[in-house]
Amino acid sequence: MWIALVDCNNFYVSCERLGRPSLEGKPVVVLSNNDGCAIARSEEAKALGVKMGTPEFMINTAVQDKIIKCSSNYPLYGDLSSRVMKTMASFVPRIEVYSIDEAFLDMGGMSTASVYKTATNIRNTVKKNIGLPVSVGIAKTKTLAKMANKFAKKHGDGKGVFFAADEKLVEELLAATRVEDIWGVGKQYAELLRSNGFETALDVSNAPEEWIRKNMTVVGQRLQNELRGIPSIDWQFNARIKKNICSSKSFGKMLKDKVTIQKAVCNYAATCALKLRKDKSCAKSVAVFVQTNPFRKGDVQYTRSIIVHMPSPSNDTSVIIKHAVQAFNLIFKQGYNYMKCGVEVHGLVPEAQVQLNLFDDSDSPKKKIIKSAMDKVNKSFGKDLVRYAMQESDEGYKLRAAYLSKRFTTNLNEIIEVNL
DNA sequence: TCTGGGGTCCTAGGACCC
DNA sequence: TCTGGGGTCCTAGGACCC
Repeated sequence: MWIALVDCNNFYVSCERLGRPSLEGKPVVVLSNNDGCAIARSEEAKALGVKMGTPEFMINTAVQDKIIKCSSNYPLYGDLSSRVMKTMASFVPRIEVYSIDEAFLDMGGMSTASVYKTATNIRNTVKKNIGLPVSVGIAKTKTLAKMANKFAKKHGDGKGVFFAADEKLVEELLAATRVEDIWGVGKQYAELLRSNGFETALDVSNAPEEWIRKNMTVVGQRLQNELRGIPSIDWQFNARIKKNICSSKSFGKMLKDKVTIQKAVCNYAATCALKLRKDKSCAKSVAVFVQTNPFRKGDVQYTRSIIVHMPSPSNDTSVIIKHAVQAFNLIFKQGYNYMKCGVEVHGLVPEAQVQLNLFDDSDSPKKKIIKSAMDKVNKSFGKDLVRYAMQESDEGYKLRAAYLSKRFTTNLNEIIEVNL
């Protein structure tokens, strides 16, 4: 059974180019929230030495003004992503959407010849119908398919497809992949592997099993199996059932003031509650964290988080806010330069199966009506027009987005104009 | 001046139970 | 010098992913 991993090339940059064809062939980077770091780069920007995750202000001054910067525009990327996924799904029996820009495709029992043909077909169709370039890697396991995908981009056949169709090709693939480029090997494991003499994926595949188990836990064991062609990572065809939901952001600037930070906590709590309702689930507990800026070496650092349990699972904005504020008050300390805070909700259970506490009225019919009315109004205005008293506006810690493109596929007011 | 946000999975160790 | 054993659940923290 073959697995294909299809991945959009420099996805966010490609999306920006779709709306602004003049960016084609130019060095482009897309910045994270707050215009903080480069999170997507065009090939030209990579060639200029812009690394993934580089803060905007640290991009080499020699190339600063050559580079075109875009703030991230998630409504646009989300919409294009779902179009790509839909297109790919029409070619295969089953698809697992792995992230906004990539998916694993179950190629089922296709013959070797038709696997290759289908892959090429998918690539051409996505390009033609949506306008985005994709690459395809095909192999027997997810880890090898990921690897094949990277290989396709680097040493591709010019068609952006690599098919590890036999043992010889798999070995070639493994030997060409450095340990740090294996899916599932991060900085720590890469260092560990290198310092023990393992340089390539082929070395890891051939490593003694006991050593892998002892030093890399069951995670390593699975990884080694995957490299050996034994599928060890399960498919997740249905949308994953979430276990946690989180809302957090860096402030646009350092904050000291408790009231301002508390407002942010309330807003993130409200966002979590909204996400819970969208997900049709309720949370058992609410966690809040605050942190200073570890990059400011001169500052005294403080990070803390705390979890409070709720009497019964809830997705009610007022209830989540109440507990978040409670938690916040337990950990907030005056006198630090805060950079970030966030709210997480844990222990998610389906809304339908929530056992109500006898004395809890958070889901009374009245409150339900209020909740859904608030969601409707806020959705139709595209922002939080209706809020609980404690939330207030986000003045004081607003995000920066200086280079924002238009939401030309999802908002009629921002549709592309063509001058004839 | 300015360093993302949202997730998952795993392990170790403590609390608690019978 | 000796201090039950086995199980579950929870939390904190680490590592990794896009």
